[in-house]
Amino acid sequence: MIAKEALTIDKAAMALKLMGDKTRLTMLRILTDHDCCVCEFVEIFNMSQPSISQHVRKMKDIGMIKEKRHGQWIMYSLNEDFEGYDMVKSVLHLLPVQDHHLEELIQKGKRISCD
Amino acid sequence: MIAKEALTIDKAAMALKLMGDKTRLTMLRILTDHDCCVCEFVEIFNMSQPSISQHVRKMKDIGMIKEKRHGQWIMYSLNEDFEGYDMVKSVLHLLPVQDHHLEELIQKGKRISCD
DNA sequence: TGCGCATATAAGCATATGCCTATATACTAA
DNA sequence: TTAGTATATAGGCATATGCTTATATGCGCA
Repeated sequence: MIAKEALTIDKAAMALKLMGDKTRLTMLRILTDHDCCVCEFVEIFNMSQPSISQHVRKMKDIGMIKEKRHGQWIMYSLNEDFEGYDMVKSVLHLLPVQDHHLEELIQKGKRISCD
Repeated sequence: MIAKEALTIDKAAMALKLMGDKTRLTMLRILTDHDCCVCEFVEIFNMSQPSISQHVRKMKDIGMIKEKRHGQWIMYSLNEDFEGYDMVKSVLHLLPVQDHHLEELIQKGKRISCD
C-alpha cells in the first residue's frame, strides 16, 4: 500500500487560483452533480459565450475538468484523474448545492441532455 | 443539533482566491503548525517586508488569520473562528508539511519565540 | 527623550485577469 | 453544399494583483 503523493504547493495554488473566481467556483459546484455544456453555462450565468469558454478552457488546461463531445455539444465534467481532485472535491462538498440553476434551465427548456 | 450553515460561494471564492497564491498558500501551510511573525516570513520567502505585510494583511482583512502582539513582534496564526476555517484546514491538510522552512530559520538563529 | 527594530502604509509599475465584440471552426441537418 | 447552432480563438480594454522603494508608525530600552 503506497501512500498517495501529497499535492505540491505549486499545483495546489494553481488549482485554488482557478477556484477563487465566483463564476468558475459555481461552475465547479454545478459540475459536482451534473455535466454541463458551454451553452448551458451561458444561460445560467447570463454572460457572453466567449467569457464562459475562457473560464472552461482555463479549468480544462490544468486538467481540472474534462470534455466529451456529443454531436454538436461538448459536455464538461469534473476530471477524477486530476491530481488535485481530492482537494477540489473536499472544497466543493462544503458549498451549497446549485441545483436551482439546473431547474431554471429545465424550466426554460434549455437543459441539454445527452443520453 | 443544528447543521452548520454552508459557506456561501462568494465567501468561499474570496478565501480560495487568497489561497491561490503560492506565497500565501505556503504561509498558511506553515501557520497550520507554527505561529509566525512578518519578519520570519521575510526570511523564509526572501521577499521585501512590505510584500509580506501586504500578503498578511489580505488574509487578516477577511479574517482568515489573526494577530497577537508580543512586545515588538506581531505573531500571526490561523483563525479558527473564520467562517471558512473548515475549508482552509481541509485544503492545508492535503499539502506537504513545510517544517524545513522553520528549521532553516532556527539554523540561521532567526526564529522568534514568544512564550 | 531618542535610537533601533518590527510592522504598516503610500505610491508607482509591470503583468495578469476577466470581460467584451468580432471572427473562425466544428458539427448537424436539410 | 448551405444554413443554423455550438464552441473556440483573437484582440482590445479596464481593473486587479504582486512586487518594489520610500516613508510613517509602534514598541522596547538605554
